[in-house]
Amino acid sequence: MTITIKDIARECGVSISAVSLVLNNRPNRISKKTCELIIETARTLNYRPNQIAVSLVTRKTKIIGLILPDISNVFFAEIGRYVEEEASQAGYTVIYGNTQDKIASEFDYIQSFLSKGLSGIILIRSAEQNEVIEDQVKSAIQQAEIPFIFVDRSYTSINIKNLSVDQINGGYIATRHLLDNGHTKIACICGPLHLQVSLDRLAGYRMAMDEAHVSIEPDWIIEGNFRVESGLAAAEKIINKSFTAIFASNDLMAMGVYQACFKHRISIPEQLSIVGFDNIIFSSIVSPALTTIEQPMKQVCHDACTCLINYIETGKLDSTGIIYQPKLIQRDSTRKI
Amino acid sequence: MTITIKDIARECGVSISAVSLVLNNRPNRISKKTCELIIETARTLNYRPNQIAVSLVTRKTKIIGLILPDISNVFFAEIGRYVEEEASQAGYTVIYGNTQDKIASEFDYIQSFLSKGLSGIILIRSAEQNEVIEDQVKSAIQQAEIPFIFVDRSYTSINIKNLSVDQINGGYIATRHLLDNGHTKIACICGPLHLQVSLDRLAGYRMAMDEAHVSIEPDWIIEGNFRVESGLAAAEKIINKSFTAIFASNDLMAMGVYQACFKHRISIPEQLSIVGFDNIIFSSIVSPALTTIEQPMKQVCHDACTCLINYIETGKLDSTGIIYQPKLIQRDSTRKI
DNA sequence: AATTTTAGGTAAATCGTTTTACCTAATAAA
DNA sequence: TTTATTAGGTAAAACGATTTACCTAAAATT
Repeated sequence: MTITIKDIARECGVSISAVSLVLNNRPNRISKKTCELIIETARTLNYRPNQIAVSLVTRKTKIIGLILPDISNVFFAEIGRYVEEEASQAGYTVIYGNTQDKIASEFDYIQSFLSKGLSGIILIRSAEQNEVIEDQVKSAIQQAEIPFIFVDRSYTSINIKNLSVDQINGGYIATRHLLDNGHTKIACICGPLHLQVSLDRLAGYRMAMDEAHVSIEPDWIIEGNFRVESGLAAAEKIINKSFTAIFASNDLMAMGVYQACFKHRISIPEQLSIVGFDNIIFSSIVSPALTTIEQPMKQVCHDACTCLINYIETGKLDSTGIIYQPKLIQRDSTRKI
Repeated sequence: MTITIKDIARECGVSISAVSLVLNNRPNRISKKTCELIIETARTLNYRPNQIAVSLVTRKTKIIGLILPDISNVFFAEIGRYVEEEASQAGYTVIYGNTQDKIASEFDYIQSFLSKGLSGIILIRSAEQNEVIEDQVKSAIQQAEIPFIFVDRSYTSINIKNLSVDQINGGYIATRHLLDNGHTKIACICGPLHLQVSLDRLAGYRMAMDEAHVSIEPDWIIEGNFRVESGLAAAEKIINKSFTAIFASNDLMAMGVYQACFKHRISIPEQLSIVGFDNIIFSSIVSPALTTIEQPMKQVCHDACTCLINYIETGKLDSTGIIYQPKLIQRDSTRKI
């Protein structure tokens, strides 16, 4: 028997309006005595407003949707935690959807979240490519009456706030670090090449190589899928091609490279230098600790949340995008040649 | 301008009851023509029912709450994914709360989820101890009108369905594996000792040691907190006490032990054998790959979800608890002595 | 012809709140 | 005394659905 505003009204012998007014402490016209009576009985009856009813009339749910590819991937899990931390401080709850990188699932989640009346959505788009559904997603987003914010990956051509890290520069810094250490024969294991992130990191790699006047052979670049196995598979392909260094587009794939090295008894960094990307917690735990590029995800998530919530509450979007700079975390997987 | 059932009714020249009836395909009395008309206009107008309104009247939200200590911890992140996968297949959404192991936060989430009208809650209790709040949590759970299910850790004394893994046996298997390999000087790095899980794993350790007639000195047992740093700190304390093996109560702490070993140039498994617990993805990635105990979490989560959803939909709870058996995953961090 | 059945449908209550426009009695001002 | 103000409060509409009890005209039955 959940108790409602009516029960309190009856108990106190006042109208439900009075109860509502008091409990929402409006600058109201209710006498102090009545106020106290209402508040007191609400407490003793352990009254909790039914948020569904509240939402129906106020048209606000204070729930934020977080749509991402896979919560069990540490990189996204960290994002999840940061978002939730920030959101709950502002009194918001987070509801989330794992798309498993399926764009159809992304679309479903958007629809479902929309009909659940969420206050706003943070979206990390899925990696899958499909023009048709992508258009549906885009138009759903544009017709939606709630704010969206893109994090990490975005839809080009949609003019929605996008918080992203300068991936090109990340790829550049990583490669540059290897070049500075005397490496020239550097392979690059990329993420899925239809994702802007992957293209950007690759572009950074190319930029650094060009700048150093090192020409890149086509088979120096291998496409992976950001998972450990793909790093392993990619490494297997190039392991006896006399590369002295590998730039892996994320730490997970770098771990795959580690596995290949362990298997083939190649020592890191003596025989092969490796740079990763993301600085997930395990980068510092593996041995040798992985040199990697850190994205300021805590900052990104913080800004994404405050910006989204601000947008929700004031209707104003402060800017249309922020670019963050990544930085090199130098550890023990790279060395001078 | 979101469109409502009214818009469709007006458009079709019928009553809203007719629209509702048709759209929920009740065994109804509406003519085929009208049916088609309604369905067609609903489609072209791109109608999506307002779930808040639906929930208010049906008193169902089809949202499941998942309360856990920390989503950025891989072990829980995997649980999150499994739960979400299973739930979304049944048409449920998952909303989650990170307690950061604070029981007050756990209480807040329960209250908040209750007032949001969630259909059911899966709870992994926080590690923090506080009798007062714990009692509040317990009574909130018992008074709640929605089903709860405990996973992994539970509140003793509450008679609610609890799906858990036989942790004692896990500790036993792990220790037994070391004993079988000829180790006797085996340290045990535990989780927080007010958690039943930790006590159980420790009990398993003791059981195996007793059975082998190895007596345990007090300083062989060190309390950690399930995080990497605590594993490192614990290992530092015992690293030159001539132990030949360590049983770490989870993989994260085992990783901490790895770090200590790397630092002190102790080779695994030549000088020290290590067994972890959980079999998180990184256990197979580190070098040497970690021998560990696997908990059938996918199964547990699957059962937790189906059981919870079944409970929600039928009001029946099939049993009051299931105990799952863990198993040893033998890798390269242990060897015969 | 009178009655019953049925097909096809609607009106209205309800869910638990918020919020606005109004009400009344007492006091203050004229 | 009459009017205006104010303190303290309430009634009722609204939010967007679901659902039950009823309605009506046509067809079927007696």
